[in-house]
Amino acid sequence: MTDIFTIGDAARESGVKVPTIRYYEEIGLLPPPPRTEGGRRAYGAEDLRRLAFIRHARELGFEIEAIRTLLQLQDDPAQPCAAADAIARDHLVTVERRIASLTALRAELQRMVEGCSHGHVATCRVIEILADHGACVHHAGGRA
Amino acid sequence: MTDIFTIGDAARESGVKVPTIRYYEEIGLLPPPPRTEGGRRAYGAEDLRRLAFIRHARELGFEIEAIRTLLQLQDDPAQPCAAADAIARDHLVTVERRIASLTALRAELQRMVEGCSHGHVATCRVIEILADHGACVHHAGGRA
DNA sequence: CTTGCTCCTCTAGTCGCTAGAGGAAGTAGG
DNA sequence: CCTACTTCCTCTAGCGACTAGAGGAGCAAG
Repeated sequence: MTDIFTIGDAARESGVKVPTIRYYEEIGLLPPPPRTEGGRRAYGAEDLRRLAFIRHARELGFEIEAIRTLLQLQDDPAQPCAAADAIARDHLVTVERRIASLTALRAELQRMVEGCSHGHVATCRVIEILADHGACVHHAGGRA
Repeated sequence: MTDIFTIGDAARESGVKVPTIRYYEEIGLLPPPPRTEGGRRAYGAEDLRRLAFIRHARELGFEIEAIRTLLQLQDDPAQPCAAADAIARDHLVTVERRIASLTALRAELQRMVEGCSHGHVATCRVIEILADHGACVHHAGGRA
């Protein structure tokens, strides 16, 4: 129950790399754990849970600052969850926009590679479309 | 025909910001233009075309190194366009992976916000799913 | 006791910009 | 011609979220 874990164990368990764990500690996302006599970090089960939470949230594309807020919410379960809900909703909107933008982009790239004459650059559709924004369907921009 | 443009003109024409143009020069994506007596950059029409090419390619999500290669290809229209085709194809694959990953993520986020009880954090679906990767449908990872 | 792994701290680099300081040059109006 | 304003110049530092490497210490197995 009160097992302790080295930073390497924690990395293996959580899937977060060792330097990244230290980085999370540095920016205050993960509390500094106690140290062994030799000065090594000694994590407990709670730290592993927190790391897993962070990792999962990062996988889902949440920014560090959003995760910081979510972790604070998690630490106080009596709070109303409106804030967490808002963060998730916000992120959902971002993700939807990103999908729309990438889908338009995919169409453009498909047009490019399908139109490629496999000849010389002078007649290459890829280069041509890149050179001439007018020939492009994309237009509906947004970060990819 | 042989109009000259200040860096500000170039920025307005191309939609690339002034410091970004200087940055592109610094990293060798845009050739250093001649200068006026007063030491200001004096661009020509060809530079504007190059900038538009870069901007469009960036909008489409190509990395700087890919654009560097594409520009070299464009500079020599006699070359076979296989390389340009390969870059576009590669990028298409990346984009498709990203779309797939984001689509899975969207489903996950929708599940989160729909399941939110709008009560307290203790019963919040958002927090719960983030804390427990097992409760997650996502799994098929990849960078968002 | 030595080999080899993991751990420690620290600094610097990645990518593609963006922001700001501090100063010179160009332009429009009086 | 003088002033005010804008644009330009160079330079350095910062962003987010890590990643890489140097140089050294601890620790477990053979």
